[in-house]
Amino acid sequence: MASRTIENYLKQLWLQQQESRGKYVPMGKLAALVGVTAGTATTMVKAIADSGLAKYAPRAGVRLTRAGEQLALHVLRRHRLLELFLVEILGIDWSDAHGEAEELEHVISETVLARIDLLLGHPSVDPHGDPIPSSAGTVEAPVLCSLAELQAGSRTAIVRIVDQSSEFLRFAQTSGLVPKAAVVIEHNNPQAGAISARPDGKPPVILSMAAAAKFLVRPCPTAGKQRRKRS
Amino acid sequence: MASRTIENYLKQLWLQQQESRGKYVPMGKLAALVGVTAGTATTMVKAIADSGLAKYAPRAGVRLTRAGEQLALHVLRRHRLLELFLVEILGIDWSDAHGEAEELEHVISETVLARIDLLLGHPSVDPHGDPIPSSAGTVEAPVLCSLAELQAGSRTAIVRIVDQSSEFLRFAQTSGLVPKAAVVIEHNNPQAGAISARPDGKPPVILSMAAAAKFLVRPCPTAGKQRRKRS
DNA sequence: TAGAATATTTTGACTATTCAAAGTAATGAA
DNA sequence: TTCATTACTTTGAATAGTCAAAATATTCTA
Ligand SMILES: [Mn+2]
Ligand SMILES: [Mn+2]
Ligand SMILES: [Mn+2]
Ligand SMILES: [Mn+2]
Repeated sequence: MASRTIENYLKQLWLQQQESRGKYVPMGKLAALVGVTAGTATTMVKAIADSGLAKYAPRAGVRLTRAGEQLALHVLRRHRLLELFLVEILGIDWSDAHGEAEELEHVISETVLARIDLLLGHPSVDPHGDPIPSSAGTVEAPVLCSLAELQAGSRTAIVRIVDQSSEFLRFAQTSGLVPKAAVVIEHNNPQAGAISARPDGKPPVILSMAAAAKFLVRPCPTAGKQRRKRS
Repeated sequence: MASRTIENYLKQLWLQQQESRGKYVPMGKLAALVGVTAGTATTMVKAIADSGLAKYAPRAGVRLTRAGEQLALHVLRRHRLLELFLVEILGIDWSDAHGEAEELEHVISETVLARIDLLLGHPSVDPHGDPIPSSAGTVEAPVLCSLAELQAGSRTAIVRIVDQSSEFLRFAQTSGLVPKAAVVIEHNNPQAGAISARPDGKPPVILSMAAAAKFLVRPCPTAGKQRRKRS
């Protein structure tokens, strides 16, 4: 099928399209995500477009076709199931799982994947709280708010971590701000530009708004202004 | 380090050298094992030799250097640990494990491998009874005799299966002739060119001498000529 | 020992992926 | 609107692996 190189391009494209709500992804952005020069990205994207997996608009960007999306979601499913497997079954560190899965996602067979899925009990989210696409190639993307949006005194639970760099994940872990952790917001004064959040059984953690925004939570008691993405 | 292509060449070379007791491996043989044309093998072997992993003698063959052997053994360790892991932990079919491991062996990290090794309890043999090289790069190669060499009435246990094609392994499995299985030789008349072996709790199996020779056993009551390995 | 058969090596060509550098278009500040 | 900056595309070259076919060397056979 698709080479591992192309699988990586497709996956990054899909992720980026989520961020930018389906907009054409500019070459420079894609190149940076995949880790190649812009010229290389242009060349590859043209090849990918020729095989019908994406639409390429010169000087505007790329966008996945339905077929490209499907393929990307299968790669993403492998990636996220593997991450969970590495953490849950093998005891690999949370912050290392991503890098390991980045390689494994291209060589695992359907058979092995099915076994992993079974062993994990058909999980719906990975260790970072990211949803695992179904084997049919669908994902649900629940709209969540972040820790930054909660008022002092509110109580909620971490659902998902947006920044998945090793360093940030290590910080999140030692702070106790991991998916499923219950948290109480102790202070949140917009003027201060920082909040204090206390995970159950842990000391409170001080977070800048920027850092707080990286933790998505549920429920999101700031009912009123439920932000919704355009659909 | 070495590319997956080169890892495959090295591993096949090592395995073949075991067969041929350290002799130079001819190009044609290596090419067939790796699955490329002879010309390709020649080209690759010259590159491998240039990097000091093998000695290449034109028109005679190739042989691994110490460095090449070490690398090969690390690949083999990954391969065999993965096979056992796939069978024991993921419940992958015995006869499929090899093919899966063939890919995974090139992308698994030291960290993940260590975790697998631990989870399996530092095993010494893979599902086919093949010894797993140590992380230091050593293997013991016990000298075993085969089912074909036992006299009628002897009782022994299968240790290792030499033919690892999917078809043969499936046959071995359904017959009950798997590593650790206890077996009684019911008939072995050299003139007949075939034997009858009965695994514990299973019906007897008829095997040609060629097929019987693919099952290595221990103990090997044909005492007399117990060859021992140098230590 | 002279072919014939076989094994190996060489050569030329091709694919996939990449980069550096040069060329081109789009953007935006003055 | 005019240039400078920035983003993107093209071009030319490189690397790793591979094959097919031609050229050689070896080994067998008669
Ligand atoms: Mn990847
Ligand atoms: Mn993840
Ligand atoms: Mn392999
Ligand atoms: Mn094996």
